[in-house]
Amino acid sequence: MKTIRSYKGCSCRAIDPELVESIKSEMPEDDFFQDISDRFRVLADPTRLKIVYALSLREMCVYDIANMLEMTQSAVSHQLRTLKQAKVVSFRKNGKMVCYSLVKCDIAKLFAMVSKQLAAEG
Amino acid sequence: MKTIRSYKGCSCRAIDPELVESIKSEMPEDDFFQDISDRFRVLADPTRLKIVYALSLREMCVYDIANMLEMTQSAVSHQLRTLKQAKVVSFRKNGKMVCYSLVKCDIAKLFAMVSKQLAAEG
DNA sequence: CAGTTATATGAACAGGTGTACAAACGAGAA
DNA sequence: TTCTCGTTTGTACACCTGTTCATATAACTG
Repeated sequence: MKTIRSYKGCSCRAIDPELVESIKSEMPEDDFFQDISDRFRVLADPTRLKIVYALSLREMCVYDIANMLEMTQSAVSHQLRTLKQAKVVSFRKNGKMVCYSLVKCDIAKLFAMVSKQLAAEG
Repeated sequence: MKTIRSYKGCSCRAIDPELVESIKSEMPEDDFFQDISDRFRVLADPTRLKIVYALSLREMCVYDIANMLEMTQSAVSHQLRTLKQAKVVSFRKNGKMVCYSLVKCDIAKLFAMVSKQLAAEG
């Protein structure tokens, strides 16, 4: 991300094709934006955020989480699958149970960052 | 976000209601998670990320953006509306044109942060 | 005034997402 | 083995989202 440069209006419909091309050439590939948006989407759901928050407090099994959130165990399992695929959580088998914990990654930092922003705004 | 504490299995179906309550009591209100997920959702779309990126380079009008992204002006306008409501972008009227620019806020930092993470992972 | 240009808005549609229900799986217990 | 418990998975459905098309608005031009 570079700094903002001044820009003197636009010719719009009769825009200079070379200018458009120059801007386009500065843009990363589509995959780049897709990957980043995918990463943000993981945290774009209240249920998943609750799970992430709870797991930041303590390791928990699926049924615990379901009870805490007053949700179906199935729904929680589906969301854990999403978080697992995104490598936000990891798990450890313990007999019949599966204990989930938060992978110490920057996603947790993202959460904390936005949460702090929100608090600052009031 | 507190640090992870060890947790010795769960009693699951016969879980101690007081334990569940104690975890619940440590959880913020629903609105908290809703607000944060809303904020992440704004960046959970490739098109909006492209716009944010482009506007970090230079101020642009709607038609410029549409040309650059090879998208309908209407589609771009709809997305700019979303970004405007989220206070990620601001605008300045210039005759018929409306020039959009990036509000210098932490959302741009989030973008940079995730983008950096992604690059580090390769 | 009418006509054009830049943008915004509303409706409709396809595709995606989160949840509940039901069934299946896997590991212990009897 | 059969049973139960914790979890996973498949399906269905309601809801949400992003785009397109068509129309509306707002500002400049002649």
